[in-house]
Amino acid sequence: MTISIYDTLAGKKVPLETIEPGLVKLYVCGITAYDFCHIGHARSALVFDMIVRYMRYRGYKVKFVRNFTDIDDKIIKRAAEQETTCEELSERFIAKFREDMAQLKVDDPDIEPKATEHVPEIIEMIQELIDKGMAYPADGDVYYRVDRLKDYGKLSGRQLDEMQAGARISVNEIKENPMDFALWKSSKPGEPTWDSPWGPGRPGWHIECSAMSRKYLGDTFDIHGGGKDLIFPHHENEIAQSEGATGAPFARNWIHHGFVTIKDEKMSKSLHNFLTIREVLADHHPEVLRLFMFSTHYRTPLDYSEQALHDSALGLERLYSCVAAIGELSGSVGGTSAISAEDREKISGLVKRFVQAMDNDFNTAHGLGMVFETVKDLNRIRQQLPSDPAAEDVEFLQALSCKIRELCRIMGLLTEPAAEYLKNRQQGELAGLAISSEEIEKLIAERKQARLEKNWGRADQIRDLLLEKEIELKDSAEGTTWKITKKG
RNA sequence: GGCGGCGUAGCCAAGUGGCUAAGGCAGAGGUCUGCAAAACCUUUAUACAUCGGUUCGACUCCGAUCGCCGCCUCCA
Repeated sequence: MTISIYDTLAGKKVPLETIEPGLVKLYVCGITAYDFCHIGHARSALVFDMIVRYMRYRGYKVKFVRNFTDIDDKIIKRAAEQETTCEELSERFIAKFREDMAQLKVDDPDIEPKATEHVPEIIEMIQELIDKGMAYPADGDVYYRVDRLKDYGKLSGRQLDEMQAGARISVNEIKENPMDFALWKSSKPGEPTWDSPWGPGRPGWHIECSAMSRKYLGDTFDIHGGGKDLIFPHHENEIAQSEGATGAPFARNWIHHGFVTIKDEKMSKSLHNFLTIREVLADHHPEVLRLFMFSTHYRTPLDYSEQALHDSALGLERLYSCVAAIGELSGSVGGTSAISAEDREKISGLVKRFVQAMDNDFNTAHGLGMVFETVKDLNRIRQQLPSDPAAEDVEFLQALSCKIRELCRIMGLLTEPAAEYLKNRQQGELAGLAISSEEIEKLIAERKQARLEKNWGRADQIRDLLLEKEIELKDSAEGTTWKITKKG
């Protein structure tokens, strides 16, 4: 069995075949740093975090590069608006991005190069393209000669003439062909600028990724990733630049993830329908957001709603509760063994089924289904355990519980001690309520006394009183516990 | 206009050319409980947008239709 991935270039699922056995070279387009990141950016980070973790879980070494674009039209514009420098602005938002990633517990890539730190490599590549006749200087700019690459458009499935028939192409008198795109832009006064053979200027939008991926991963590497909206023109142009300059194939496989939508529309600044990562994290545990993201396949659009996050929070609690309950079990040698061979076999198949699901283009939704199915079985078995469970049974359940944690960790789930998570969740929610845990405990003690006296009226009264304050009581043999009620 | 994707139960969401169409949330009944809650058990799609075609057999392949969305301009 091997991992199969949906490759945008091939237009179908292909087996992962790395250039060097056992090593995956991965380049992902990171953010343009000029504003806070929204949850669409979070999806990108989370998806590739999961993909890298899964490939490592499956035994691959992964060299993961994700860049920062820190020079660009939007950055220049925003810096001017805020009366600051491009450098200050981009550094500020790179720092914010790092904070967001830390909150989400996203692992750092191996290399995080910045465009402004690779201007010599960029200039060198542009010069190669000019030397090969693939690009031409014009008035201090340099443009890529799009019709010189025979298969331009192969990634996005477009033909040059079809695109030219479209209405929305920027008119620019100095270009030979309206589809030609800028590799180098001459700088206006006050803009960041670097010296170049074509005069002072700055890199165009796409060239930095070509130059940086080449530097860190070589002319040809395994996988290039990003959001679906980057397919055209960004990734198409990267291919044109890199293959035009090196003559070698660029990335072998392309992974593109879907968007986060709100009310089924793509989040975007112009529609004002985006939520920043920090806004969402203010109200939701990072693992809740992760479970939400991974309950849908990465290529499918994901519609954000508070209801969906709420459902995910319950799902996560279900996972943690199962792990916590199993952690509390203890068995004894010579105790009663009660787990059937059938159950043992079924549950033991979890890892195999999970891997099958994930090998199929990182189908986390399916993989999570396998985990939840096992949780259901584990809960049932635990409930049916005799009062003197055998040590071997308890060990079996605990071993499975460990497996669940191990698999969930690929998605960044169940990373906290279960009891702690459940307790923190409770206290976090309590902060928003009009009652303290001391008061609750006091009422529980009073109710316990009432129940001993079989004063059911008073006992129920206390329970209802707490319920009004959104506290739900649970009686069990070990005593009474409480939790916040699940409200909408 | 060009290119691409999607349409599965109340909601979210996997999946397969034929074997019981995963899982989560919500709902119903039950076990447990003084009564509850939690947990567990059972249950909830004669059916996978519509219409045709291929096939012994399609939700799964092909074509058309309708609806939704994305890219073609900055975008994760």
